[in-house]
Amino acid sequence: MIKKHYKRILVTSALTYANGYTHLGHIAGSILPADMYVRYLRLSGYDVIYICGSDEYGTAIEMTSIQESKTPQEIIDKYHFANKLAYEALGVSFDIYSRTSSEIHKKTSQEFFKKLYDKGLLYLKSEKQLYSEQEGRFLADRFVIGTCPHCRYEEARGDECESCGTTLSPLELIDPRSKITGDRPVVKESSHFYFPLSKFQTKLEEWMSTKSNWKANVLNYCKGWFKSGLRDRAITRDLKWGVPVPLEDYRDKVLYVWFEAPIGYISNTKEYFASKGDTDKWKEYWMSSDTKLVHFLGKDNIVFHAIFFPAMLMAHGDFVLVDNIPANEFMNLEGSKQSKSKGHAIYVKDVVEKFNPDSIRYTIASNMPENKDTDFYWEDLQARNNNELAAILGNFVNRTFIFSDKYFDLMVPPLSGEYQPIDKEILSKLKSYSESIASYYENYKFKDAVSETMNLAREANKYFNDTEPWNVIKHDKQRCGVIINTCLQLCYSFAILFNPVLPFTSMKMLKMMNMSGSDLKWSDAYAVALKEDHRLNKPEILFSKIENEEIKNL
RNA sequence: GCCGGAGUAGCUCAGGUGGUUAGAGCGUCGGAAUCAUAAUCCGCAGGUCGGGGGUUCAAGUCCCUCCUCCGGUACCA
Repeated sequence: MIKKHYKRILVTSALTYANGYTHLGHIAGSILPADMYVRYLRLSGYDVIYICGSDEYGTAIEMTSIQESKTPQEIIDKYHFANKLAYEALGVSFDIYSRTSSEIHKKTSQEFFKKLYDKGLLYLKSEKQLYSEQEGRFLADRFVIGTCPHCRYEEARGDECESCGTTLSPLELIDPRSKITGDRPVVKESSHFYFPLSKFQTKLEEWMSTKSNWKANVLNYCKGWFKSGLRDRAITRDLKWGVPVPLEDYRDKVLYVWFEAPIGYISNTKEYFASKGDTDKWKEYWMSSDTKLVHFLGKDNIVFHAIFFPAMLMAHGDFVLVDNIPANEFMNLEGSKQSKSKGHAIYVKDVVEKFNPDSIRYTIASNMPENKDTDFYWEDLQARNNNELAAILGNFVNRTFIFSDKYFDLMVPPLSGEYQPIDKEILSKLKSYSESIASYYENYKFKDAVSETMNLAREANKYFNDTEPWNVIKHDKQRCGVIINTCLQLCYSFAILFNPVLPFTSMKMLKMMNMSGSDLKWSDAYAVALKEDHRLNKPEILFSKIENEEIKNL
């Protein structure tokens, strides 16, 4: 059980960077586990909100806009709305999916900065940087290329030489030039505000030492950073595209994306409650110690959520710190990593047009990269859909409904007479499975949760086989009624237990059962929820088979 | 280079603090059943756990070393 002292749960998925279409890697890493988690929590009656959005500022978007000859605003509009729609099509149940280009975010992140500034925590430091006079901008390290001073590789990046692996500074490069325009930059001084991360190391380590339930990879990763000593970090940039620094003398600078973006979780929470007409309610979620804050994300941004953002919040002082970071590894595609630039990725917007979104969700959840990188295979989608969703779950619901139609006129048959041991056994399994599945969800074990749920569907099929209603109907209709009643209760349970991973199918099943989907409760999964003589609707096929031709050439 | 993670049946993956014959699903093969989208249920076979070395009565699990892959490496996010 979730610890009692938490009154509400605040769940975030890593903001999606709005310079590309969201792909299955994002879903597997930070979106689907969070969505399943919040769907489970809602069913169990917890007070939970689920926050996400687009991350829309920073160097990379400015560069994309130059490359595509568009304005940054055009870039983020294109991807923000496309990704928002894609998530909806996949059934992701954000309470809000907003954007960091919003006014409310600008205000919130500026206030955050100002508070740290007023507390005297920030300091200015001047540094030499490369400046392109042609482009009128300072160049970010990785947007400078030049010759590596160690191995003479001519295309080395300003932050690292990909040829010899040496960590570089752009000023070390021989013959540096802008990656975008090829312009030869000049060295120029610029001052930036620094966040004193080093001062927070002890506090962070103490805080993290209480997090023994965190995943080992997250804790070890942070220990590595602590071991080498945290360094202060520049939190402003010389960019045009970003949240302006809220100080008169520094209007030409913007806040560093990784300072401002996580504040987006707060801004979006504000926006959510403001839209509901309750302007101050966000404070309950962000400023009460009885809020459980959970960040879902991929391994690539552990450091920002486990170290940098918590340090910012500590510095600010008013906010709750994260309770857990169930970071996932990556989901690759057919053996190699997904990459936008190489065109090797499955975009959500494309895949939801071709296949049942629940089949996609189920396939990803079943192979979620909880412990190590995993691979998505089209053949796996086909196999999961055909052999599990259609053959086990779909078939059980179908055979139950067809039978109810044929022999009981689509009415829930009465429970006349006593349950036999075999009935009691499946009903008690229903309870124990519901509990173990719940425990898996609460402990972020989504793969286990899903496979356990499917195992229960296998048990249901076994019950149907073992009780042989097709034989019993010939000589004992009352007994057969008890069996089919039980099977129908199981169908209702599946609508609840599968809801976190198969939300669309869950609703379809409830419609077939002529039951409301608005007040589903986890605990009803092991109650006798369907009344005798309750009228059912005509059955529909839940999952159609995916044929070989459909996954060829994908 | 440095820090962290991973390498387990044909395939995809599980395997706190070392301990009986290393697990699951899929696939394969065999059987039962025929209400059901030829859908179900039962069973057999199949790995010595990336390579090498070590500690131990006992190692997939701890230590050393090597190889391969992934993430981070503080101005990409």
